[in-house]
Amino acid sequence: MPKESKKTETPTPETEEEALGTLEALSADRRKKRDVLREAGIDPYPTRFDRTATAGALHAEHDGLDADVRTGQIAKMAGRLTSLRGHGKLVFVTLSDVTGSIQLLIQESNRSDQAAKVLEALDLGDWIGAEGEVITSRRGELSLDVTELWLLSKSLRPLPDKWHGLTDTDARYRQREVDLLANPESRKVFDIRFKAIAALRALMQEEDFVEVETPILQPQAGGALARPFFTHGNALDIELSLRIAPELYLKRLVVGGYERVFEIARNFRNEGVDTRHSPEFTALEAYRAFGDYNDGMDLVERMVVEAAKASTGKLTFTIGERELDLTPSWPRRQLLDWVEELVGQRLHPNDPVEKVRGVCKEFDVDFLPEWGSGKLIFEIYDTILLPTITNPVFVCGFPVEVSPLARHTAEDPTLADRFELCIDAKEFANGYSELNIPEEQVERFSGEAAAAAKGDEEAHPADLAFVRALEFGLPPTSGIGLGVDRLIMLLSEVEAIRDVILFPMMRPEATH
RNA sequence: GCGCCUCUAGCUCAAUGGCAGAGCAACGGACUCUUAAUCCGCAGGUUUCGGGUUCGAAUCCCGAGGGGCGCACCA
Repeated sequence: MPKESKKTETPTPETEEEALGTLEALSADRRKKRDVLREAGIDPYPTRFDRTATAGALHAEHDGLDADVRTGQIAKMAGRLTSLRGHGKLVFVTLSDVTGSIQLLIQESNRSDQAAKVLEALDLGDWIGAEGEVITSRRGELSLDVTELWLLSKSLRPLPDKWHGLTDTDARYRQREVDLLANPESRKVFDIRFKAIAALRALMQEEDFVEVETPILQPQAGGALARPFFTHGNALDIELSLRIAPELYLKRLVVGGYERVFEIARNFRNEGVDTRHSPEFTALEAYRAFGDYNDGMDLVERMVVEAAKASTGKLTFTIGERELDLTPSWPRRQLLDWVEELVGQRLHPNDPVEKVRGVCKEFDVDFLPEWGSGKLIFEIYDTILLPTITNPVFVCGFPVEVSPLARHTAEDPTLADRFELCIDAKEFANGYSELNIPEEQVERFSGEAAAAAKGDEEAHPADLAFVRALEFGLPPTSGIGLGVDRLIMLLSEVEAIRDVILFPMMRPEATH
């Protein structure tokens, strides 16, 4: 037989013995243990298990007991076997469930015959069920004195190192399930994530916002300035974009009479991947009739503070070397005032473009020739002002030129009633008094079309269905968008957006 | 897209041009209070892949692939 073709065959018993310790052998060994149970008439994949207690509940009830105490309470528990320490006739096992972990104490003198057989077949990582009396060990650890033991499902693959866990970032992202079961810190990040999102929902409901769902597949992606993903709809034979923001549809719902709506929206932007950007990310957008952008700031501040308290119980965070304090209330500063402090002269969207370009050159801010003064000022904000920000601050009053969907201020038609919430040198939220004057919206879209004609790939496309909706009347409305992933990064004190996304976008795997 | 770094046993890491190693996990054994248990024994490798230089390559060179970081774009 040619040597090359041997690889693809399933391993024969001989090769298993030869290669004891390889992945195939480790897996074969676990399979064999499972099959031994089957032969003994024990089902290694029972269809259900009725547990009577969780680790968390038992700890809550019994922590603080003296050592060597028997409670008389019988509990049935289920979870993953995460540690096993044998002492001959006595075996200690750590069983981990969703609430925490508890020690199983398995004594030869107390366990059933079936429990003995199951114990013999166990490996790290197996799902198990156990029944026994709740006791404390001689060292005082709360334990189950096991009489019955069940295998609930076998892990046919070995777990990562119990002490170091899984550190390879590639493997952690691609096999998040392994990351979660092996690395408690990783699990903690996602616990924070989903608690924070639940808290945001609760707050929005308390404020009488209705949670809605708007299209992800859209004939034309709008509501933000970004490059979309495209796909094809077979039924209608049309090109579709994945949404870059839910904004336009949410405002149409306000036109329709939903005075307070929000959506926790997965958005898709066909752009770069780095520590703070993911092509697929989550934003919470909310729209409230009869409010303006000041109401938006109030709301955002409450959202972030509530999410922080609910998920972590604190308001101060350490990311790398940076200390951040979210204690309200946060300063609200005018963009133009702040820029003036930084560059030493007053800039305004009405200024001749040459003047603003001069400042850009002086401060090494890159720009494109087609940009107007408003966009240039925004760029100065983005590249030299934003990086100086640590604690939360609302930056207010952005140029209309970079805010095609926002109302201009009462005093100045070149500035928008718009804010951005900045924390730790990143934009966390954006909000404004919504532009609700149809003719003006049409004008803004024309301006964007002109930019697109000059080659701006991220110009906002004119959305005539949206304009038609505005013609039915959008009440004065306050809109906000909060970057949920970035909020979670802050709350869980991690530096990479991929650490807060369960399954971040990766190149397909070559092998499994 | 460009630059830099990285890839060794299932996992975590050594070996800097000279016999591919350790810890954990596994396997065999001892042990009724451990908790990164301990002790004895045993096994586990196409050093990501493909070329090249060399008496000799995990190591140096070229190319490919995966991943990370920085820049650019963006929130």
